Amino acid sequence: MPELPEVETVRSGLESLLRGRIIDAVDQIWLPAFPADNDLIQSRLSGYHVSAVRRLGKGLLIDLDNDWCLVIHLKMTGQLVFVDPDKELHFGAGHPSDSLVDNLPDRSTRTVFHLGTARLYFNDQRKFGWIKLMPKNEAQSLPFFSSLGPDALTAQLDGSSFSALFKRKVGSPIKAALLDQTVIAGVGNIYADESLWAASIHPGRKVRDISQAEWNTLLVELRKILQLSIEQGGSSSRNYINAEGQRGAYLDFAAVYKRQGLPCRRCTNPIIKIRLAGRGTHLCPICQVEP
DNA sequence: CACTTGACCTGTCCGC
DNA sequence: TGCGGACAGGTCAAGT
Repeated sequence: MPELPEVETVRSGLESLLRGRIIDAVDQIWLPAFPADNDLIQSRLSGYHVSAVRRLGKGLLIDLDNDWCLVIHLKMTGQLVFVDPDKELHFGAGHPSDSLVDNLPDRSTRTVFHLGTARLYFNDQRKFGWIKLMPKNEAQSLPFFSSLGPDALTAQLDGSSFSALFKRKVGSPIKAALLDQTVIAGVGNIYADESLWAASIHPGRKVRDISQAEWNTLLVELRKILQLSIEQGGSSSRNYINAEGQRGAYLDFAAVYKRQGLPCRRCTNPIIKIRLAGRGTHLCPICQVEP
């Protein structure tokens, strides 16, 4: 799925598209996506305004102007796409978003929110994603949220507090530890590979063998990469699109992800792809020296 | 407890 | 063209 930059792009898009709008009704197309009693859903949502859209790690919270909020996790292939037929008229034919949102709902649509004539579609090809309706003050106590480490973009993190987060994981490969959301929140497969390349650290290096200088570099590079990706609207490897149905451009800047066989942007040797921590892992075997 | 592996699903791509 | 297997942005439960 969506990692931090993609979820943040969806969040900011939804914030401006939804804020102040009223949810009228919900269609549950595939019930397990939103497992709750339909009458309760309608009574807690219908007629209320969206007051804010928040991100916690890779999770999203849509706040209503009552005590309730929608908690959403997109997992691998989840999408939240807002379509407003009135606004669509402003786009000419051939607008880049047309082909991606014209045919909604489609077979991956799991839930549809009605906001006047507009619709918010929750699509999820692989059915891993979910939506919950919860009181705002309980959402952060969900096990997933309460165990999250600090957000990768939080201002409070510096080199030494960053390395301290990993003390618990000394025997893990650095990549596996970066992917652990209870250590640091928001990093997924793409940005783990990209940031380790940028810091010239082999993803299989054990946490205990990373020097403080390397932690410092890794933090700086990780944040630069996450910020750049947010500016580029995230990475669209396959399914990811933003709240307006548009793809992100970060992969044009990627150094290793999906670049196996292509020249390293530093040393020109070919990027390779291996399997590590159960995930496809991309690296430069020259720049990122094996443990 | 630390760490690894497989399962959850659908769709696509690659090799035979 | 068809078919089987591997793989895909994440997390969780169960295993060692």
